[in-house]
Amino acid sequence: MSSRASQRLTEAASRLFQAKGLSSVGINEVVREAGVAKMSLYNNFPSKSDLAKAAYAQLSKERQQAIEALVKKVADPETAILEMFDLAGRLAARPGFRGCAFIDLAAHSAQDIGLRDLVRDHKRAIHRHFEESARRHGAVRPRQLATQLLALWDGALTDAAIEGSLEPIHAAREAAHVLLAASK
Amino acid sequence: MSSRASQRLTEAASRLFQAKGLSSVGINEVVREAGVAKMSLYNNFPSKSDLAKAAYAQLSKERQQAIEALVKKVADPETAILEMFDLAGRLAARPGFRGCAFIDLAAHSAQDIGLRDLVRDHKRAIHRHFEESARRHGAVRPRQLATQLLALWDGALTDAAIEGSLEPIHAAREAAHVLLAASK
DNA sequence: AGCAAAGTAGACAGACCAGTCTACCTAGAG
DNA sequence: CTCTAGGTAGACTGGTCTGTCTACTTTGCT
Repeated sequence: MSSRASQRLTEAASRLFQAKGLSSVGINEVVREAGVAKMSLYNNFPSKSDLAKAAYAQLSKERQQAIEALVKKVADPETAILEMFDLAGRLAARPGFRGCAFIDLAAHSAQDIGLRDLVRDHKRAIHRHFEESARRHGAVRPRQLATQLLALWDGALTDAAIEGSLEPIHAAREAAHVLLAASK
Repeated sequence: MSSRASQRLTEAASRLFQAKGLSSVGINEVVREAGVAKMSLYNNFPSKSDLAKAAYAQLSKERQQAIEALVKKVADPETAILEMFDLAGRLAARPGFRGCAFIDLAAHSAQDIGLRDLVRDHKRAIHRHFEESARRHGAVRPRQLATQLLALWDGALTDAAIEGSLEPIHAAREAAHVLLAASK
C-alpha cells in the first residue's frame, strides 16, 4: 500500500503543518511542496483532515521512537527523564520552532474529534514513558509524578515558543530534578 | 470614548474567542452576538485583529486583577502561589474550557505580531506575580522558580483541556508545593 | 507489447470570510 | 425643533479555501 504520492504528501504535510500550523496551510501548498497533483491527494485521502491525521500520526510515532531510543540507551531512569528535557531543548532550538506541534494541533482542531483524539493519545504515550521511568526510579506515586513532568514538559515547550528562549526548558529540567529527588 | 457599541463588541468577542478560538469565530458571529451592526465594528476598530487585541487586552487585565486580589488577600506567599493553582482549577472547571485563552491565541496568531506581543506580555505579567511571591517566600533563585511555576501552570491548563480532567492541575499544585519547599 | 492502475494539470464549483458601501434611522444637545 | 454623531440593515466585492471533474499521460507488471 501507501503509494509514492501518499508518502510524499504525508511528509510534506508534516513539515508544513509543523512550521505553520494546520489551518494556515492550504491543500494547494501541500501538493506543491509534495510535488504531486491535487487529485493524487484526494485519491489517497478522503479529506484534508484525514491527511492531517496521517501526518500527525506519523510524527507521533517518530517522537515516541526517539523517546524509546533514549530511554533504552540510558540505564538510570532519572537521567532518562532529564534527557527527555534535553530532547525538548533540541526541538525548541530548531529554527522556526512554534511550540509542541500537538498542542498547536489541539488549538486548531476544536471541532474535529479524530484530531483531538490523536493529540490526547500522543500526550498519553509521553505520559506513559514518564510514568515508566518514574516507577523505575522508585517514586512513591509514579503516576502523579508523570503527570507533573508532562505538565512541566508541555508548559516549558509552550513558554519557550512564546518567549523565543530556551530558558523555560532549562528551568523545567531543573524542576524535574527537584521533583525526582523529592519523589522517593 | 469607548462607545456603547465598542464595549458590547469587545465583550462579545472576548466570550466567543475564549469559547471557540480566534480564527473559528467570524465577524458576522461577533456582531450578531453583540447585537450590533457590522458597520459599528468597523467604525470602532480598523480590523478584526484590532478588535481581538482589545478583547484579549481586556481579558488579560481581568485575569491580572483576579491574581492581584488573590495575592493581596493572602499574607503567606506560599499560600498565594498555591491559590493561583486553585484559580487555574476554577478556570478549567468552567463548561467548555479549552485551555488557556492566550496559549490558544498564540497558536492562532502566528503571523500577527501585535497579538503575539500581547500573549508574551500577558505571560510575563503572570511570571512577575509568581516571581514576587517567590521572592517574598525567600527562594534562593526567585526568577527561575517563577519560570518553573509558569511552565507548570501553562502545562497543567493545557493538559487539563486535552484530557478533560482537573488531575493535571491538582498534580501541578502539588509539584509547586514541592518546588517551593526545595527553593530556600 | 499491452493493459490496468496510478498520477497529472488545471479549470471549476460552492462555501465562507473580511471588509466596504449606501441609504436610512434615532437620540440627545443646544 | 433641528442638527449631528453614532447606529442600522443588508447587499456586495474580492479573495481564499476545500474538494470535484475531465481528459490526458506515465509506469510497472505479465
